[in-house]
Amino acid sequence: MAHAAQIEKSASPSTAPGPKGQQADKTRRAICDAAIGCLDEMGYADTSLARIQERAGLSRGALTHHFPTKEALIAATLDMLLGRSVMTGKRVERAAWSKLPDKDAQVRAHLKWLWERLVRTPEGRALMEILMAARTDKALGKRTAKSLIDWDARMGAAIVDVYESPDIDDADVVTLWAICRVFMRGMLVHERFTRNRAEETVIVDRFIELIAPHLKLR
Amino acid sequence: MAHAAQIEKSASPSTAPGPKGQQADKTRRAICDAAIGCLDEMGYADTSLARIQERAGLSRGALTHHFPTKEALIAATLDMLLGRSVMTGKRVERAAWSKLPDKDAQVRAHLKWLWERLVRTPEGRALMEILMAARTDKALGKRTAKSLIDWDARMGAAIVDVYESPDIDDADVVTLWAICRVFMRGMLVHERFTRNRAEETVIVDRFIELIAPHLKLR
DNA sequence: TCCTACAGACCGACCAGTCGGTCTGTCAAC
DNA sequence: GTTGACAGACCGACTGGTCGGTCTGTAGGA
Repeated sequence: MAHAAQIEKSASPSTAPGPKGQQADKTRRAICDAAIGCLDEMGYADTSLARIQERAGLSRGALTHHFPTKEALIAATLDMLLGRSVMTGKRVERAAWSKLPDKDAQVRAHLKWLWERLVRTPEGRALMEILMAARTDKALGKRTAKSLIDWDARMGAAIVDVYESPDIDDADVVTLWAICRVFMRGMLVHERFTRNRAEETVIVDRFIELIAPHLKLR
Repeated sequence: MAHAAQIEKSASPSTAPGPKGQQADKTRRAICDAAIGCLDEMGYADTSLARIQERAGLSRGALTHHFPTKEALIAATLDMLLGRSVMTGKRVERAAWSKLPDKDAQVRAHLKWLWERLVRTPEGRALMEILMAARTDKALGKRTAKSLIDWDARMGAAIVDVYESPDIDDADVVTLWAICRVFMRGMLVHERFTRNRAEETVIVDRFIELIAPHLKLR
């Protein structure tokens, strides 16, 4: 039966092996990177296929060849964004803040790192744009729902390896970490209410002071 | 001197007195209400003048008569949203949560009210859409900057009348209240990561537990 | 009291530009 | 010769903005 041969892949088209497929992957990454840049700099409303195409240095045909619709392109970009943030979040960067003298300082540094290296970045802002768009664009919302919920679950599972709760249990750690991400994402928007970065820093630092005592490194 | 006679009004056109002006105000409010509905339901990207016009039950010409550009319309809608949330926030609704037995419960009820009656509403979501749009739309950002910063200042001044700090000083209350708003706004987006409302409630309640001890009703 | 003059509310046709999507064409690799 | 990577012309739909026109309410002069 043909219909079962290809189980729906979340976003990116099938990738052939060999040099052809490698080139295709590279192009797809270039397209998604361009999309991230556009989303960050111009917002979802002004991120058109024409602009993505131009930024990626490709033709209109290349885009449609790799992604049949804009929705598919955005979904693939989202998957790329999620993939990156879980990867860097777990492995690569831990070294940066895990050399501090005491564990309390490490927790605070980790939270600061979450803000500065994961959320307040082009990737973080692009993710925010997609999340907002997915709220009202029903088709996009449906398409991305599974990726997002799965990512959230993976994030939850990963964070209990890093932290334990001095108050309650592991489930509370997952909740607290969700609170951190929610807050950081909210900060991206709060920028509009502040005069300068210093005012932002006060708020972020206060939040960290608030939540750090409830997180204990394993 | 003529140029000083009319101090720059932020968004809405001048309002003539008499029944003509009242009608105009009513129409403007209808337009902004329609804009809020569109922003909530379709997001900024899909909120076109045509859809606002249709929803308001007016003609295309009526919109352009009252607001020369889309930017002016959105700015006026923002001012209306800000005006509403500071008004209800301070006066009207306090009675609803100020009858509880002990003050701790009152604080928690107030925060829950902030979430359910101010942020997780069509108005709250519409505000979020405008804030996001203002991030990348430079012209809109510039136009709305003053309104937002002023509102933030008024909000800060208003909240120290309600709360005092058990830890530090009044400035800390302002920061903590900003954290609450930031978090709540972030929650609007976090919805996409959760399976159902119950998961959201766990996070919001935990946040309230986290911050309530640092807020003391006067 | 009537007439005239005018301002403002509102209408809808129209414009140039942009949108996402479709389609045909070219070319190199296998 | 078939296939996949890419190019670019093209389409209808829709965008925000402009503009001439209509209707109504108000004010001033006779």
